[in-house]
Amino acid sequence: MWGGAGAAVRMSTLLAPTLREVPAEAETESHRLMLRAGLMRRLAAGIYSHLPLGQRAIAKVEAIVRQEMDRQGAQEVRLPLVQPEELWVESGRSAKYGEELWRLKDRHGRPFVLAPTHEEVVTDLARREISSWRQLPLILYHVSNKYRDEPRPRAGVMRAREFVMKDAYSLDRDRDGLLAAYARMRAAYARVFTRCGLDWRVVEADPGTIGGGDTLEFVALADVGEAEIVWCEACGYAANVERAEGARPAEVEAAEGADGGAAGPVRIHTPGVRTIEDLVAFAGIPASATSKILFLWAEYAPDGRRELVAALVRGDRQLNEIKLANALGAVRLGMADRADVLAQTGAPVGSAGPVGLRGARLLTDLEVACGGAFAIGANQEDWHLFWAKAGRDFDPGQVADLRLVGAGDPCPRCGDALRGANGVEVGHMFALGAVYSQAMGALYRDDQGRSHPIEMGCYGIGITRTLAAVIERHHDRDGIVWPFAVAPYHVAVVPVAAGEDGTREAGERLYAELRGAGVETVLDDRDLRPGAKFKDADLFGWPLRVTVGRTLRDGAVELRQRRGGLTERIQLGGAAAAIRARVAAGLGETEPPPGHGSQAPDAPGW
RNA sequence: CGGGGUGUGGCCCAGCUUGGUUAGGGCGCCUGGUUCGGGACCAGGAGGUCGGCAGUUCAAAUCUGCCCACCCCGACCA
Repeated sequence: MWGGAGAAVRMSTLLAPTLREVPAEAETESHRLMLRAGLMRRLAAGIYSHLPLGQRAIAKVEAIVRQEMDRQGAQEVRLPLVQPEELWVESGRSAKYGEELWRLKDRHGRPFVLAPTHEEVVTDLARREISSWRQLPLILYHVSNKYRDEPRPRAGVMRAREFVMKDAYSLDRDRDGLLAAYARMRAAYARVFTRCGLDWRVVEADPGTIGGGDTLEFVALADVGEAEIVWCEACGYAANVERAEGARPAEVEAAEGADGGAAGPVRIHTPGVRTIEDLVAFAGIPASATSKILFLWAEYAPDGRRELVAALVRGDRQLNEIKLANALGAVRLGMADRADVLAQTGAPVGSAGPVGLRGARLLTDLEVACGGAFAIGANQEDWHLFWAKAGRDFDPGQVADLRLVGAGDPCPRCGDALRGANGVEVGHMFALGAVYSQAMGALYRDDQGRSHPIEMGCYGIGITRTLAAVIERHHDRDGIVWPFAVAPYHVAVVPVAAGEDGTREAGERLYAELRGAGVETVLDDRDLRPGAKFKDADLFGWPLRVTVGRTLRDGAVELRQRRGGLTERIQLGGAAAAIRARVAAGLGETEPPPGHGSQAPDAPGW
């Protein structure tokens, strides 16, 4: 696909405007570099034009994705980006998606949406076209723009409102078929991200608005990433912190204290104590021996009913609102303000506690409910209860895993310390099951003539976001350092030193040879001084740079590797062949070993 | 949606507090010349409704109001 005539270009004709100064709009390195190296330009917030080099890099990622999809037997289709909102009403997601769903009307005033994803369209296609078990299984995929009216686009293409995404949909007869498809896609994803040169992890995640059962995220490690993940080196457990389970404490925390409040909680006057910090300072106990109560409004679908909720977690923990929402079945949560809490429960926020709590639905984190005794507000200004125990001193209400898990916390599977990192969510897969097919009536007949909903899975890869993640990982102070696999071009031929005879001609000849050999090459034939060409070459990040200059008098050119800066002389005679071999080797660098990613679906992902 | 910030030639910015000549600088661009191995130099030149609208004023880039766009923090987020 990338061989032949289209694989080479003269810089003098290429629209690749570099910026010497850092654009004010950009904060992350990948965003800055994509602008500075002339890969893209902003049209509106979160919407970009991709220029020739950006387009080529995107096409490289797409090509890798297509190869890996095809390898697993998936079939490419092209689906509409403009979809009747009706379909989304039918699936129930029009309401769930809220304002992020980009709505528009046609001239007749009929409501449409710009596709953020294609479950509805695929399910609709399936219900029309699939009627027999003989037509299954099937995996369809497509690559297209997606639209999400993000409240706050940021970091360029990392969180955009229009972006390129590959999405795949598996259609199966039953759960086993779905799991097999899921495993295949997982294997494909492992190969895709490895080939792109990313340092990535697969983690368990929260299904969010898409619904369904199992879900995995593929996260490219990067400090600027918005996804926080934890993983265990010992047993392989890995999860997004939104999902990561809190380890169930094996036994009662030692923090119970010497006298332990064996006879019951002790009421202590604590003037001015409002926060956990205050309480720790006042009582000289660790924060882990305290607990705190947080008040939130929970909203439920479909009637928008609201309820005040009190969540009790240990003083040193943070509440995971997603877990809380899931425990409640709520669609939305928001912190309640102190006035609301006081009005509803009569409890002052800084001194609120579970003992004698009224007017709010109480949920207690596992850790607090497991038998330990904690210091907690007494529901009276300036008073706290020490050594209060769930079950003995108050009704814990609904007990659930509610805390946010972080690095250093014990692994929920094996107890080892978890590690943590930030990353960019580049892929996501969901074993949907029958949620969409059920809602939209996508049914097939089995060999007995019985009707069943199609078992579905969906699988996304953020193409443009993956590209940003690649740059985030592969750059230095001078510019991009492309891995061969996604570099817009592999080699730059740079003739310099006008004082030397024949550098231009030699450069032209070498360029023609490389081009003829199918090597993806740019010729920097611009009338610029050497320094400017070198700086640009570094910024563009070509994996290899061939300088045709003063060494020409010895019949040699210089071959420089962008990564590491290693420079060597090679004879002009064999240069094209040598460079070609170097490109082939470079392309092999990120090629996964045989069998990579093809492990069983429940094996650790790395 | 809440909080903060910024809008001045293609890019980065100064000028605004304290209204007052032809609105500036650097980079880039065009022409000519000298240069030519890590973003050269000289000379000449083009390019701006100062985000928009309304107001205050003899006079507005500068003051006031409204609006818009963009950025950051938060909320939100397959």
